[in-house]
Amino acid sequence: MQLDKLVNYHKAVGDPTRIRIISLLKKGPLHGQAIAYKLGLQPSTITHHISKLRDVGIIYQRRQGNIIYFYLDLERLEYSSKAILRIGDEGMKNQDNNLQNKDKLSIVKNFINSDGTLNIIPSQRKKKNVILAYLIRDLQHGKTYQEKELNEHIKKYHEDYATIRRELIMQHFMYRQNGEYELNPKEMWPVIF
Amino acid sequence: MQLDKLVNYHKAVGDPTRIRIISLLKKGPLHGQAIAYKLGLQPSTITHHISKLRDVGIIYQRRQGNIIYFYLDLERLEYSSKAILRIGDEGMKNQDNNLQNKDKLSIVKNFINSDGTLNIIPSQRKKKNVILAYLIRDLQHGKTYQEKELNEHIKKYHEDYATIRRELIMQHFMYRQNGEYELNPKEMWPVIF
DNA sequence: TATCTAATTAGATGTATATCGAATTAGAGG
DNA sequence: CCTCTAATTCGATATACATCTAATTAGATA
Repeated sequence: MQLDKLVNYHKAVGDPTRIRIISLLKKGPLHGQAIAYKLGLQPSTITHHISKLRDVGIIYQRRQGNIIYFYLDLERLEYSSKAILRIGDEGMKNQDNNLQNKDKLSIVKNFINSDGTLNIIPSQRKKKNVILAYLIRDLQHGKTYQEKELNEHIKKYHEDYATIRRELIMQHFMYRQNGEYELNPKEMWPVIF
Repeated sequence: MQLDKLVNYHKAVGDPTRIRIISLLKKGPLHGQAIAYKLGLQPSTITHHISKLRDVGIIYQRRQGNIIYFYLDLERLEYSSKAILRIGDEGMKNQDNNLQNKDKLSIVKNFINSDGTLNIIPSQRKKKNVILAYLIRDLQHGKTYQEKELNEHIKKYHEDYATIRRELIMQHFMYRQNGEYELNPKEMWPVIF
């Protein structure tokens, strides 16, 4: 299930009138006029709400003679309500703004010379972040680095270690405490390499 | 009332930005600036969304030095998301507009004379409906009544049978077809006696 | 076909809210 | 006490939407 479906379901249920309709229909099917009366609203308003609930699949209808009865689909309701708990488990991989791996690799190829050093620091934010992630790819999580130590590491790639060190902090790849540097958890990074 | 809690939870989750925040936080805590960056939004916007999610209890926060980390409360999320499935099972009894039995009885006592006739037709809608439900309490579902027959039935309670007969239709207790009258299913009634 | 009623659509209106930029607050650390 | 930055608040704006009334459609039945 993707983002829009999740949003639409929760938007649909996130209205007092529609929750009252759900509550009524849980006791059994009803037709539009009956719902309108019970809630003190106009039939057209009920149509409006019913169509929202039907759009997200938790209500279906069946005609009996001149009257259309509306039914609550409890299975669909259960499925939809629990979908938010499964978010991120599977699929939904492209909805954060991480880049595809091949895009990252081509950025690295463009900015890293054949001898492994950094040509220029990218000015575009996205590309800059990919390069920063690349530069620190073999630093260790949980380990603290002295400023000198970190400078030496960066200098292997580029002479302007001060700019790069500052960028690593500003882009939340690293955290500075008492002059010591440490990697932030990857969850904080704008890009993971 | 329970209704508002349900509405607020679904309203809170029913927004693409907030679902993306939930998705991010499911992988681990993040601070405001990181979220803002990842979603391409301003920090003030994140504050806005975080506070909505916190209001419904699915996010909490912990300060670490200068930075506040936001955590997703998965237990609360699970509890809240499933609440809609329990609607009507217990509690939430006052949210449809049915009255308590004792209230109905006291209304009947006020308007029905000691000889069993109706004193005056209530003008308040709720009371009027209770009385109407009382008057037809021994008519049979599925049976059709001729107009004369229905008039006679009503006259046992009150002389102004025309007004009451008209009200029975207007309030959806009964249905008229070709001059014949029939009870509507109880699900249509505004009040059941 | 003509008629009846439930349901829907269309248009209008008022309220809610997502977002931003600017100003302010809160707390950590010198 | 002073400074710095993350977080929040405030005011403005633009969009979304719940509800109504009036008009129209859909379907059953005579």
